[in-house]
Amino acid sequence: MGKTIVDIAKIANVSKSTVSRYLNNGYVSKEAQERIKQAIESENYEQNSFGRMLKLNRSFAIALCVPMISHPFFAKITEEIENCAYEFGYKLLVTDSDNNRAREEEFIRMVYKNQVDGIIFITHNKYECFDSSLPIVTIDRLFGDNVPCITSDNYNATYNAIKYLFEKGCHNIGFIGGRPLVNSEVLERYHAYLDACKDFGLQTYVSYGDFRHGEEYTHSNEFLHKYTNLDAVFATSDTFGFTIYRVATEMKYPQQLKIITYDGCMSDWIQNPAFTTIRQDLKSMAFKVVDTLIKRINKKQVESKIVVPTEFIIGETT
Amino acid sequence: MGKTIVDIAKIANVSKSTVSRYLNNGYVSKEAQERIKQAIESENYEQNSFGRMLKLNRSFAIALCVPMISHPFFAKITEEIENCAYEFGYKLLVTDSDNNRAREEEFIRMVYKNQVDGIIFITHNKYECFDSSLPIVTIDRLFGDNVPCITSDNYNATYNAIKYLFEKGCHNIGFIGGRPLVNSEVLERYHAYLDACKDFGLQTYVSYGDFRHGEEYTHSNEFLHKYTNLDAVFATSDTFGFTIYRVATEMKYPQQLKIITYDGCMSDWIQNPAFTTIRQDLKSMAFKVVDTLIKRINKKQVESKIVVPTEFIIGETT
DNA sequence: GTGAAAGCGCTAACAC
DNA sequence: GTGTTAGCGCTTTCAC
Repeated sequence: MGKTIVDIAKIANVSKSTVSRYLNNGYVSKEAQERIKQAIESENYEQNSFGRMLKLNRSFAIALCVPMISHPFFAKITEEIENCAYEFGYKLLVTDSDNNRAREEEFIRMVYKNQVDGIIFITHNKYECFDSSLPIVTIDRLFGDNVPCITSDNYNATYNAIKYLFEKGCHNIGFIGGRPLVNSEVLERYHAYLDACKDFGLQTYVSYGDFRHGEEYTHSNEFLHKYTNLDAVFATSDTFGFTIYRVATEMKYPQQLKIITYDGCMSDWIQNPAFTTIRQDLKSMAFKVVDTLIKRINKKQVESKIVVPTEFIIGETT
Repeated sequence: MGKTIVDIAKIANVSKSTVSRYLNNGYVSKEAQERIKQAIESENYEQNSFGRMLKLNRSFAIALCVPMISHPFFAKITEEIENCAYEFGYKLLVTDSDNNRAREEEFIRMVYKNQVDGIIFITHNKYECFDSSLPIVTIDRLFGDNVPCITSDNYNATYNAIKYLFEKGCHNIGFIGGRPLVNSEVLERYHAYLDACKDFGLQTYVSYGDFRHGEEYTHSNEFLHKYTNLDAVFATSDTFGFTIYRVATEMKYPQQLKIITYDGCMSDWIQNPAFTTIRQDLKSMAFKVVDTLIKRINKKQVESKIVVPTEFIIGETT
């Protein structure tokens, strides 16, 4: 067993409260400080966090739940969130729910069980509103005013992308993606597409359903075979954009097909081709998420929705 | 504040020890069991883990440190490890070290500080041998006998891949990848390449240095411009394989270039083209890692090295 | 089978 | 500025 605060107190010739004060930036005399510091070093003392957690009733850990860590978008957001949490002095626990409701529910219970101080919950499943006192934050998902949501500028970014295609001369612009079955900011991408097409007098071509990760190829294939007159496709994710590109190549699609994707995080790994993409600023989003959550944990006021700007990156696919 | 074991005890008309026994599968009479069960349900009681952790001096959490979560390989292995840890009843804490030594050192201190019961450490940095009593396990990396290492069949898989290319008629086979600066099982890929070339009487073409993630394109570009007579390239990772493919396409490489990659985890997302790849069985590797770590935590004997077989998948690039 | 009691390591009144 | 003390919620001897 490791040394405790009492061992240090004995060696430094002070009481354990003084050591505790020293550790917690309380007022301690210069001399005591010095003796405690030496004792800690000589004994190689490490504060035992279990005692601290019990006393303070906090773990200084937050938990993140995503449907699939290995998905490029979630992998990247996990990375950014971990970096932020670390900066704030919090550890990060991760859960891969695999879209599984039971795992998500157990995840939520963690905060009740006090294993973590708060949670970041990203899910495709439907849930009733949460207990508003629960420190919980989400991305893209609208649970209601008591669950702060961090999202990107879905509507405007998509509208402008369609406008860009239109101005480039496209008149048959398709839309493909997985449709959230729940109230999600991501739906704005679809609304923006419809509005833009209406505004520019374009016909709409849509494949938007309850698709699962991994089914992108099948749906892309069906889509391009169903509509063979497209000159552009807007894909709601990199993964859909990539499969659209592949299918178009394979089937020697009649026209040169322009492609725009949303997300832009796969570009870190694949630049072949370099996609034109609406890149989400995941670093800023992660910061907002963690910052909001910690404010929530500390019972501070927070905004119920924060929109982070996106960046339009022109690649080789338009 | 939530209910405690004492509240339940009062309602169920037993002592708190009996409730504790009930919770920990101790012997409790049928009648007491029933009353306790009801009390727990009616009060919506959740066991407070901080008290438990303090008493047992365990957190039932393990931590994983990777150089970069968003890298497809690490994202996938993180996912598999999280799934396994969950099955074993452990939570998973993740740390993205960004290859940063200071963060890695702080990570290791976590287990000393008792915040986690054990750690899985994946690093490119050099470290002295660890305290052998520390519950630590690694992937691919050889720290010495006291740090169990889970790895794939690097040597044989690579040797057979080169053999496959040779039998397909390739005589100028290149090798590109990031060279570990430390004692790593991954070096076996290089040794196998050299041995195979020697055995088959082939000249070697190598680009193998201390490359960073993100520099793949630059090195691939240099490599293919330096050697323009290759008919095949073996890449030590998917990411290198992809950039080699891109460069070859861009520069209209003189010959049809066959490509084989190691890892195979990017194929989940990109099948354009479908790469011929040596696919690591990350599910099995993750299981071995977690299983070994938990055995270690429970002071059981473990093997110091476990080799998991790979699968050779023939795609469109050979 | 059950209860009383000690104690895990820590923090924070409170009194001095 | 410092020490004494109580207690966070839990598990686990030890008696009975």
